[in-house]
Amino acid sequence: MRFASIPAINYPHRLTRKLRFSVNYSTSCALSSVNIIQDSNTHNWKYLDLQSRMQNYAASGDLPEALETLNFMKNVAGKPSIYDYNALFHRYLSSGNVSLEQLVQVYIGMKNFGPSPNRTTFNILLNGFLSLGYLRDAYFFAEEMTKSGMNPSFTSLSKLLKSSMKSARMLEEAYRFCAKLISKNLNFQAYVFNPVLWALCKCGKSSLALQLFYMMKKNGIAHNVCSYTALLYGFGRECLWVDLYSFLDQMRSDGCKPNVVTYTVIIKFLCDDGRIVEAFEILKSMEIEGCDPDLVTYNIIIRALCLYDRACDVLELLQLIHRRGFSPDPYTYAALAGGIMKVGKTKIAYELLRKVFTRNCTVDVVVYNIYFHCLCRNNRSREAFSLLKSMTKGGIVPTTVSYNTVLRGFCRDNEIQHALKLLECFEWPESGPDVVSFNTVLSAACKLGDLVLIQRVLQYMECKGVEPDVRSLTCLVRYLSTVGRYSECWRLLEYMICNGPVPSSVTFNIFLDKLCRNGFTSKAYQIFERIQKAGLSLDRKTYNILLRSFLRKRDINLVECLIQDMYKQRLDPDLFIYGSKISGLCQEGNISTALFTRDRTLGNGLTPSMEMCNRSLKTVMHKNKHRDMTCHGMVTT
DNA sequence: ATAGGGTTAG
Repeated sequence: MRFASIPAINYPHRLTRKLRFSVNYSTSCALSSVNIIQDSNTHNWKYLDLQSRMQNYAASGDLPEALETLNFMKNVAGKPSIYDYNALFHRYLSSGNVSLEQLVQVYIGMKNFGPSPNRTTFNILLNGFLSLGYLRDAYFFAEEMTKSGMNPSFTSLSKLLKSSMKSARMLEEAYRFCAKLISKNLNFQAYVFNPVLWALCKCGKSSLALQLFYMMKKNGIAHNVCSYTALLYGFGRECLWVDLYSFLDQMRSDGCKPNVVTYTVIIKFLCDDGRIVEAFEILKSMEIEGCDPDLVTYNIIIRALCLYDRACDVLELLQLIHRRGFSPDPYTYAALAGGIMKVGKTKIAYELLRKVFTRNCTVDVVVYNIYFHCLCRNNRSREAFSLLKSMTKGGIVPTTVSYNTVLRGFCRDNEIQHALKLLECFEWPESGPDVVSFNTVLSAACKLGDLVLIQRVLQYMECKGVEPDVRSLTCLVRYLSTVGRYSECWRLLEYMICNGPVPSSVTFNIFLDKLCRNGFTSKAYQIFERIQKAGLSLDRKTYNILLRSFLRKRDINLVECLIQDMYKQRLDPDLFIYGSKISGLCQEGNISTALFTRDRTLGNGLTPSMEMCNRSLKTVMHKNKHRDMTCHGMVTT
């Protein structure tokens, strides 16, 4: 139950009035002010008895009985004390049967009539709600605690913040709470808030992290390498290279020396963004500074080299790693095999992994997963499946990813019925089947256009309580547009725009592509304009889909218009578009514009598709023999 | 006393 759903919390007076009848707080308060401890044995014995009875009631989840027992204690001077209340909360919260509303009533009663909650009270409440997974309520008590001039203990705070990292909404709550604590100038050090900085940076909120970073700095919290590294991670992840480099400068001028983790983070994101040269520059500069790269650093570079198909460099790097005294670990194998798989060299990946397995190298579940992927790509899904079933004997437990990979293998082999049967009958790990499992089979069913199968997957998904996401609905968009049910498809898209999950550029592209390919070019353009107006995500591919279509229709005005628009959005047309445009211009005999376009292609850093240019030029040359010279110049320069 | 690497679906 959520706090917000309890209207009473907004009306504490109404609550307390009710409370006065059930537990006589005012009397208990008056008694506690009489500071005489009646030390008679009977009283003491009675009190101890009440105490244990009260705690038993609380532990069994019977709060009303526990409160009534607590109420009897008021016959003993100074009782019930704050310790009794704390014990009550502690027992009750772990009873497994907690009524939030009743508990809050007790809390409000304490605030109004005593005994006042102390540090322990708050920590018990905080930890109790955290264990129950009621984060919002934990924050409520954390706020209450700071309002009462107390700070959560370091452990409670860390636990609270750590639990908040799982969802975006709670992360922002954590941010707000940290900001509040920081502004109060409490004596927390950087390491308390660094996890929040990291969590913000890991989910693409580096600007928010930066605000927190400066807030900390302004309030005298000294940053350490870890704080700076978090921000560099955030900037790298979001490809904010200008910010990243200037922040690195700032870090150095603040007297904080980047370490191997800092540099590794930068190298990773440079590699991910295709900036291999810069990544190697960072590698060089760290070696100059005497900050030695470790296996993590090298593994990242190995993967990047595989992704860019630079096998020779990989070999050299592997030798270097060996010379520096490192031995490959499961991450190395995964980087190698995963990278090789991504560039489509499944045979090489297969040979490599076979060696890894036959030589008894240390592997883990991810290496297995890549091996499964590899086997499936080589039409050996059944072999993958039997290995999946036997791998546990080797002490490695398959994950949902393992199952999903094999599932995908069966779908690839067009054994959809088999895949569906496995989806329903697998002994899934705790986390499965997940949305990926369903999307795997759903995608195959949609590509086949098999409505019965689609419905069966969706039904089973609902039965398992797995919510469809953008990808699931994108599959349905593919199905609807493949079978030509465009208006229904558009209705689905409109539904998604209004209610979520918001369609991605991939979703739109599938729809627009189908429209264009079936001749509904102007309809596609209309929809494109509406998407654009709504500020939803479109990408390079969207433009290229429309451009191809308009090029076919020879609508040069719209082509020019779209290309201009792309430049404004800092998107590059793909080579096909350039080639087609040049070829179209050539065919019209407009060679000077063709040349201009060709030069701009070069200026954009795109390797011009000379093949395509040449092909169109050949055609043109036959048509316009008198322009031979100009055309020849274009082919060779 | 906080931090960095590899795998699946549109």
